[in-house]
Amino acid sequence: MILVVEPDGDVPLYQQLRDRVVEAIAGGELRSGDSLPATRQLAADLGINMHTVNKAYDLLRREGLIRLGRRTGAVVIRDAGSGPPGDDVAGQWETRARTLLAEAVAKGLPEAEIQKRCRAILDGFRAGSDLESPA
Amino acid sequence: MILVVEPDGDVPLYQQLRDRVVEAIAGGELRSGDSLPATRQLAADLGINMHTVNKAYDLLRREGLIRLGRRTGAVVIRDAGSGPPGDDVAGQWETRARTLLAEAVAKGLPEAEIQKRCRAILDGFRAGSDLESPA
DNA sequence: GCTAATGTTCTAGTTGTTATAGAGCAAGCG
DNA sequence: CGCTTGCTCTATAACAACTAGAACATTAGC
Repeated sequence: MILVVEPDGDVPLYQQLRDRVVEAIAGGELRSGDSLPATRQLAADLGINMHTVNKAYDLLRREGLIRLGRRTGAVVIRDAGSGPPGDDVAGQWETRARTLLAEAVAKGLPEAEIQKRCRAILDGFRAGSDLESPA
Repeated sequence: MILVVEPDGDVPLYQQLRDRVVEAIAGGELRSGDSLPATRQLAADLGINMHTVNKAYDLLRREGLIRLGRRTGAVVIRDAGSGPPGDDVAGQWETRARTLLAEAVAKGLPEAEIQKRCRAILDGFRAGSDLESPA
């Protein structure tokens, strides 16, 4: 599990960190029960502040993806294999998806290519999960 | 063309404004050649500051979706019917799409439902375009 | 029970973003 | 010309982002 962030990017560090963890969960690199690095440890590895890591972990906790324990550290409690999501998770997600898809359409990406790229991304996630869980 | 923004939301006003215009272009409510309200006018209508509208318009201009003229105002220059997008537009878009799709997967939305919702959104855009351009 | 590791909370300061406000300049159409 | 409109400038207040240091609370492991 290698995390990389860009300090000079236009996306806040804590958001980048959160995004990388979410992508790792989707891709199967992180599964329910896996532990994340300790806040101080990860902050030292990335050369950033402990509080920034703390904020990213807190985001993930509020999204229901990890559990934070005093001594146990951060542990993944939800992955693609977990049950269905909570009530309005799908609805809120769709609202954001609409904006992103609208941008692609407005800028002239053909609908067929948009669908193709979405499918390719999803296939990539599933391929990762299958690789690391050859049930 | 009715624009609505939420002053107390967690998304910045200028970003909301930009998103609404992008969605309107994707949905066919705004087409290449259509004019947007003047900055002072729209600001007054929405009860927000002129500079906030200005920032949204500047974003759209830098994205290549509208043209800004001294006397002509803001005019849409790109829609779903325009040619293919610039060079790395698709690549940058896919990066953001990966993060959004990863979130849906990680939170347990079945891949089939994700695809279904994406398709429904895209169909909604196309339906709007067809309605208002019954070529 | 003690220890050490870990999340949690607190204060504090710096920098950048968001939004407001007012004033004025510059271009271009009629 | 003159009016509308985009555009720029300065300024201010509030909030977000990041860093920094310190201390507290819990708990697994010894």
